[in-house]
Amino acid sequence: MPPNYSVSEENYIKSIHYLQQVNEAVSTSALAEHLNAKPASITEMLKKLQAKGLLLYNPYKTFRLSKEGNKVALIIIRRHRLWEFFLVDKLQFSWEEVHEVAEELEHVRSKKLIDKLDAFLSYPKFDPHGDPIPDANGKINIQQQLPLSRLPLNKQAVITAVQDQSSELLSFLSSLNIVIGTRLEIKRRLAFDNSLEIKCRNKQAVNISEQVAKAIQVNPL
Amino acid sequence: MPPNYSVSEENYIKSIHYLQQVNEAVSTSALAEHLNAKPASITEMLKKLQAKGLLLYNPYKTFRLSKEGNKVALIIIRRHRLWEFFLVDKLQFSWEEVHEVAEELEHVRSKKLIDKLDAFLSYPKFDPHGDPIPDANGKINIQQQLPLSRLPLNKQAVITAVQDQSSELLSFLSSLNIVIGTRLEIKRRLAFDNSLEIKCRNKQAVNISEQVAKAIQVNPL
DNA sequence: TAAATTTTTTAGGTTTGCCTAAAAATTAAT
DNA sequence: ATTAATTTTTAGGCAAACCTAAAAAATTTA
Ligand SMILES: [Mn+2]
Ligand SMILES: [Mn+2]
Ligand SMILES: [Mn+2]
Ligand SMILES: [Mn+2]
Repeated sequence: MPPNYSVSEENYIKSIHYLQQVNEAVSTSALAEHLNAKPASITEMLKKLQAKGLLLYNPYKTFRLSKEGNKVALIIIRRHRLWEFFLVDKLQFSWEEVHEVAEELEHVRSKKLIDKLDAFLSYPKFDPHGDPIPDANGKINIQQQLPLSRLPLNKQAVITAVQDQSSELLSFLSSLNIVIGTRLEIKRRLAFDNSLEIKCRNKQAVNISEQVAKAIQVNPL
Repeated sequence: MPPNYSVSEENYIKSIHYLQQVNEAVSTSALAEHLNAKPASITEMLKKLQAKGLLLYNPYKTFRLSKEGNKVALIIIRRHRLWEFFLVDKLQFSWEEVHEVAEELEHVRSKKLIDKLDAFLSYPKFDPHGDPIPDANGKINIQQQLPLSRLPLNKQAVITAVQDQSSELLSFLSSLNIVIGTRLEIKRRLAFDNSLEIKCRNKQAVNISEQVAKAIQVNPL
């Protein structure tokens, strides 16, 4: 029987996993920022996670999840994203509302529950933000994906994910009818601010900033 | 915005509510037993709940939920029973398995989540054990109900609930094909141990003990 | 390379929720 | 009505997670 971790431990593991993706080396202060806690609290938890074999930790230097820690992270991410899918697909929550509720639901620790939920939802591959859902073994099905900011001019692509999950950005994109699955291409790139003019099939071209373009992941066709 | 209560506080409130149903006056030791905690811990929490206006408490005597405390209890019970219904009806959990998982899910505090779940499930009136589900205002639709042990001889009745939710009892009843909705009558009552001989439509009569009969709630026709 | 700055850890508190053991109040038995 | 037994509360601790302030280490700047 795999050990169970506290809600706090799970949130730390998930945040460390997230920061590792973005930027290999994780620092105490970055994690403190991300978890809205003070660095002193982080250090304490790092020692606890290391003692439990979830973390490889060099005091005063950096740290990263161990193999076991990574496995745990993927289980939590699986729970989070399956619940998000459920909330949108079955309960008619909107895109922007689900994150907060899923943040709580993800801590209900029952493998049977999650595997049955997965089956009930017909084994979805992506959550409502386009992020991939790990399978029951923690495996993620990767697909070619890059930020819209790096898509070549006039190349067709499909939106697969929106990285930043702030309500503001999601609402903005919704208002432009830009959702997961939308097909688009870049018509022009303004050199001086790297903003993009993008065009969806039959729709008018719209302008988006470099920051927004970086947060949108696409799959070139 | 209604205040939020901790998981521990919610479990105390729910247990006090439960013990009040069974036996008006609640004692520290009974609650300690029910919550698997020591009496000293109970006293501490009683003071906290009283300070928050959820409990009417006379030290060294008894206590009961205040009006507000009762309202909170019904919200938690609503969450618990809706999740149980969801687990059985949508995720194909069996009767006996749901309680433990619902015990965790009931603490996800989002009114919107529960009200949308209720709608998704088409506003069920009873949970899988036959217990009534309070509506969004905490109202319970009552129906005439009494323990099978008090049903008169040869009077037809429908099973509406099973009080005790231990896995053992539920499995036992399942094996006898006794479920919520089963119609039955009592053919004989053995005076020396109060065991009952019960008969379901077209089926062979079976014997059940007084304890089991007390745990089964029925609605006389 | 030495000093200044920033980052991280350690030391010492707080709150919540639990515990054991002792004291106080209530209830039951002579 | 005392005394005995039981129940409840109080007192004093402990672990988990958080905090602030001070010390230590690492990094940057001069
Ligand atoms: Mn969370
Ligand atoms: Mn998501
Ligand atoms: Mn519970
Ligand atoms: Mn139930």
